[in-house]
Amino acid sequence: MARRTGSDGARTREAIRAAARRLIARVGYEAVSMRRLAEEVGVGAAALYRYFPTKQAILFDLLRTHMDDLLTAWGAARPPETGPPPDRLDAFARFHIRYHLDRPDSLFLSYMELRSLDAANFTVIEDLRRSYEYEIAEIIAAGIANDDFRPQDPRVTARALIAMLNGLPVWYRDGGTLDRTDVEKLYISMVAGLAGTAAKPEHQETACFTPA
Amino acid sequence: MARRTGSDGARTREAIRAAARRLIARVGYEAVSMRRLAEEVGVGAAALYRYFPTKQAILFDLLRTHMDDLLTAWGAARPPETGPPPDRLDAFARFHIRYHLDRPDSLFLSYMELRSLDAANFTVIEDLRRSYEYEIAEIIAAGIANDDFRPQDPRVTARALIAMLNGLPVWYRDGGTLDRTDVEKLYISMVAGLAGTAAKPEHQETACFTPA
DNA sequence: GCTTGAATTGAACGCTCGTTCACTTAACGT
DNA sequence: ACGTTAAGTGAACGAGCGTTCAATTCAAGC
Repeated sequence: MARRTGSDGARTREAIRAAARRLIARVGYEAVSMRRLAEEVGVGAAALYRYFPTKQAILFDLLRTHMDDLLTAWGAARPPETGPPPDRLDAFARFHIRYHLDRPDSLFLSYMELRSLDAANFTVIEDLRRSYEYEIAEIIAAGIANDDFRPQDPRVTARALIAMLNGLPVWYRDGGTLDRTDVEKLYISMVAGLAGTAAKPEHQETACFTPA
Repeated sequence: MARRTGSDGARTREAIRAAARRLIARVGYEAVSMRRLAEEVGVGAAALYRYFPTKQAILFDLLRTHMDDLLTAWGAARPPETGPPPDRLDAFARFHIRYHLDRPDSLFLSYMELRSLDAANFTVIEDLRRSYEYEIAEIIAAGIANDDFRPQDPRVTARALIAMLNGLPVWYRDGGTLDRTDVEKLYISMVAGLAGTAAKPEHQETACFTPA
């Protein structure tokens, strides 16, 4: 059977993506066979090759698409660079948390399956990742220059911050004792503390007498 | 050839462990074949089965040994529970950083290959991991009760803290611009900020005039 | 109603996988 | 000197792998 109503190529392609994302996130790229993936889609294994030339191409498509979408979404949500760095950092953290709580499998793949990419594909994804990391490092640097944040290495802080935030979707599940609003609040305050925002405006300059 | 001087069973067993740790950390459990592993050890594939009954048993041995050693080492390095929570947290962070900078492959395995364990083995490792996490959560809880840390969920904070610290050995390499002392300092101050220690003793009570 | 061509299939290819087993080697205790 | 036994080998097993391909099905265009 072919081209039956409501099941065109584009739809099948997206079904493959979704099944691959789910399966690979659960058991890993190497542990998912093309036959198993095809079964999940409801199709013969050979059919997959109409949409992706190799198994590797499926993984690369997932990672590449995820990083592209992430960067595009941040480009749209990003506050102006002229704003106060603490606010910019806050906006970033909220964006990152919300975006990835909606896409835990993609986040998982992006970090666990990098090593399953061949050299050329790896370079592409790593560059995209670096450009995302740079966005945060720039905010941190601006905050340090502005005396909003504790002096520190912006790139190291950016990495630490991302690592911390990425840990959230690993354990968070909807329907637990904490909902998304709760965990967002908790992580936002940890982000601020990690960067060193806390001490300045209220506690140090307005709650204390400044002797000069 | 067998039992030639300087190559007894225990030594081979340790060589298998070391090779497996290195290979699996680099390319993943599923991607390492018994033949490839044996080649790395300098032995035929069949010889591996004198030391481990299955491939899965090798992975489990690595993860189990790592967690056992980690918990034992922390048990020996842990400061008394009667000390000030910020100092206890500091001691924990330094311990965690140093321990894992010496064992990046084991840390990597512990987080990336959990999903390659079968159900029974997974439970064992997860329990060990939880008991480690509990150690930090307890320090955080003590610090909150003592007004040393910002009020927060100790278990969530413990997870965020571990996630942040575990990100370090992923990128750190000896011989870069920052040495171990540098990164330890950076991460220690981020840990303190993350927990909410910063504001209290020096900056708020001694560097400011206290109006009463 | 016939042709076209996208969508899909089942069988097959060569290869590698984890694991087993009968067999060999050589250092040790006696 | 000899039997014991730990240590290791090479060939083999059945299964599954990623991938290819000739054949088939069926909606759409003329």
